[in-house]
Amino acid sequence: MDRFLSNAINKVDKKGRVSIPAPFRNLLEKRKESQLYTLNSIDMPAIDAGGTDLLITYEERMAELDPLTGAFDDLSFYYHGDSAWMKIDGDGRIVLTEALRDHTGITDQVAFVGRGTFFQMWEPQKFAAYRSEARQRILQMKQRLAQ
Amino acid sequence: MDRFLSNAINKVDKKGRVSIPAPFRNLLEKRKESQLYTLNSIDMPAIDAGGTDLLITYEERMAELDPLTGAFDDLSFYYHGDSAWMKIDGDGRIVLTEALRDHTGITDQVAFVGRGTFFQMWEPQKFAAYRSEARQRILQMKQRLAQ
DNA sequence: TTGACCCCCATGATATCCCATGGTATCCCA
DNA sequence: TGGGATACCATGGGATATCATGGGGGTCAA
Repeated sequence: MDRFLSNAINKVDKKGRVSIPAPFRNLLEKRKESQLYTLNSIDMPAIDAGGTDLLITYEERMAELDPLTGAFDDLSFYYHGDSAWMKIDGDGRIVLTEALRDHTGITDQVAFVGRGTFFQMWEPQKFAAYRSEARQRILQMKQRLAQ
Repeated sequence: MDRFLSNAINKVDKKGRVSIPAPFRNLLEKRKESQLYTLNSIDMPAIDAGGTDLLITYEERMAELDPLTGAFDDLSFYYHGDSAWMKIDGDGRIVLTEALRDHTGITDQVAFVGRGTFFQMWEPQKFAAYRSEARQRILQMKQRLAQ
């Protein structure tokens, strides 16, 4: 199944490297990606990451907008200007940047979270907190529907 | 009958493996599944499990929502991020993960419980307790309807 | 010359593959 | 219908592959 699925917590070593979980890495390799397209998530303290296809998806979404509008400009600014390529080394690791740490609060551990078409990198405690909030909201949603 | 039905308790061995009950396994094999899609059940200390079709069902449910809403995000976070693929070995076993043990309280035994389109994995005592509560509720429901 | 970055290799833990065993259910035939 | 043969199944364990992690050392640029 070609989706980013499941979550895992990996360590950051002294050199600032983390292993991308093997399932995610295999998916990227299958798509012949040797680089990661990363983006500061808009409404979460997390980094969105994926292959080139992810950027292309965003560009297609932009293409539906009128290039003369402010919305187009803002999206282009975001997708192209607030993002980065991260190189994946021979062992499937990436080196964390300062910008990435700032946005996420990541220090010595990274929680990798599958999101289907992309995956996210979180500071583990923030991830745990967000996850329990999300579960809570889903539970409420479910209870509303049951009435 | 292609439903997950009945329940069984199997042992966890020293390596952390459990056999999936043969009836469940046969059903999965018939659908050509060699992996299990597993999800932390939202309102029970149990793991929901099924084939790829289960994930697809969830994704279809998501697809009906507006991708820009929080509900969509929450569901994607849950279905893709709070779930995992579990590989089924040649003997029809899976290896329990730490996350699975945490959510369920499973240690050395697993109760497999058929739920129709999917099945669940429970810590046997919690399963027994929940089952008797459920029976109680059904009894009350029946009595109300009989009035 | 000193980091930042990159390529390569080492290691322990865990997952995966493969085969063995004993118990139980199923089948078959007299 | 009884009872032996057979198939299926849960469980165990050795061997091997994969994975996350650690670290050496080289290169290039400031």
